[in-house]
Amino acid sequence: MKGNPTHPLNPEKSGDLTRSEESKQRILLAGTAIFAQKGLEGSRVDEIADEAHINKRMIYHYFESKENLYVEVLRYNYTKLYTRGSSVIQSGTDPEIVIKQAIREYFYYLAEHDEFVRLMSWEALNQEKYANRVLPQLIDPAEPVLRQFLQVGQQAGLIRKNIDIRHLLVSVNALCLVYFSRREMLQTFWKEDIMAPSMLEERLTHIQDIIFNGILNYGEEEM
Amino acid sequence: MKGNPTHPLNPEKSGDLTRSEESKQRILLAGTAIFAQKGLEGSRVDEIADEAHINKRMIYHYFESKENLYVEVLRYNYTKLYTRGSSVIQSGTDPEIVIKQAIREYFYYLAEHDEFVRLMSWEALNQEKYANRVLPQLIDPAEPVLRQFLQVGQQAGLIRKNIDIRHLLVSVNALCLVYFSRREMLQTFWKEDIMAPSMLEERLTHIQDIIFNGILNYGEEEM
DNA sequence: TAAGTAAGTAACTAGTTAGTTACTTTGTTT
DNA sequence: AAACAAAGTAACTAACTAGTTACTTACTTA
Repeated sequence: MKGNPTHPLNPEKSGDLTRSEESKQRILLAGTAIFAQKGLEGSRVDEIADEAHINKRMIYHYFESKENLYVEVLRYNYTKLYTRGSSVIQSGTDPEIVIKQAIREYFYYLAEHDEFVRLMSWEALNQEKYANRVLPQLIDPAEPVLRQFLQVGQQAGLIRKNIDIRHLLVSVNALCLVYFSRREMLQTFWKEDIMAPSMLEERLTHIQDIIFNGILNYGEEEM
Repeated sequence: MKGNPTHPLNPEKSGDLTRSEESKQRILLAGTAIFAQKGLEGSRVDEIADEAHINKRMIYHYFESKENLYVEVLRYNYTKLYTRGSSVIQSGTDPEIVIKQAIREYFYYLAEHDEFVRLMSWEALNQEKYANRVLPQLIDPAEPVLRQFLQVGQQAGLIRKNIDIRHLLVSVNALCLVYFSRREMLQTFWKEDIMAPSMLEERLTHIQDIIFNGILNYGEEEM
């Protein structure tokens, strides 16, 4: 439990952040790393303090409790994804291109954010106990936009009429997520490196192949 | 920490099991329930002892350590699935029917075995640390059988030639698993009960629709 | 520059838990 | 039925950890 002994206000590194905001930020990043690795129960507050180069007392000062820090770590990370997500949907041109692009963005977001994949997995096992405190606020405004977008895609004939859009969303999520959330399992049985760029591109192609040839009306038969 | 005070050897209830085998069995079942719910770290040995109606000391007598009990709980539960799985594959008639049946069996196995879904999820977060001690023994003999079966399906023209069978397996697994492993999340946003029989059948139909219309050569266009 | 406040620190406490010890009870074999 | 082994028990301990207390240092503003 060392804490950062000097800690001068460093305008170069901290930008516009005040010292306290910079400390909070460091705690959130450390919390993300540790909680993603070990979950709420498995993580030690002392460890997070060390990782953040801050005294444990300050975690209680800024976040009140371990549990509350965990919720704020979830909020921080979900917000990052949803902010990015909305910008993709809003760039509304051709639905087909937007759908393909959205799947690609989501897939590579997961590929590059192991902590996010793991935080979601911990929350699934927590029965979404903590995520439910932050997710509705984020999803409720986004949901009608997404739903309407997909309905337009359906009415334009791109998505088959008999497909339930909710299942489609679950399936896209599943096809992307499981590749990462179970990657140690896959890696046990695959020779190639699961995370190699060429393998990622192969997986994405497979997903788009399933979704577009299985669900969407995608021009002529082409096999 | 009561333990079972009377515990007469009860041949009616225990069948062929000796008393010690029956105790081991009770510990494994209790371990399955508690570890599935709370994971390795979150579970308390005292709690497992209570659930098994046995003294904690006996857990150490039969299983040596909490960690080792966890591994044996994994072995017990994976073995149950794999035993069932092999019998489906071996009933080798029409590949199309067998594939459909295998997906249905797996899907409903997961639907009925929440503890199994959760044990797998904990292991994913453990980077398969403990599952890797038992899985290869189970999968290694089954793998060539499955692979050859799928290759026959591919050569018979049922599965498109340009589909990587490994990705196909990951995808089927993903489409089934995520519906259950994230069900609290889905339930937050869906009105209907995710686990209602009609909803399960709907999900399975959707999965088979994706797989058969997207991946397999499934007769004529039918939409 | 003095006073007040925000940020940071070290040492402690109260509660918890995996694993052990020293023991008793139950069942089996000769 | 006596001797022995298997199964079961209660109470303990050593290690750990979330959260607190009483304090010092750094920064800001009048």
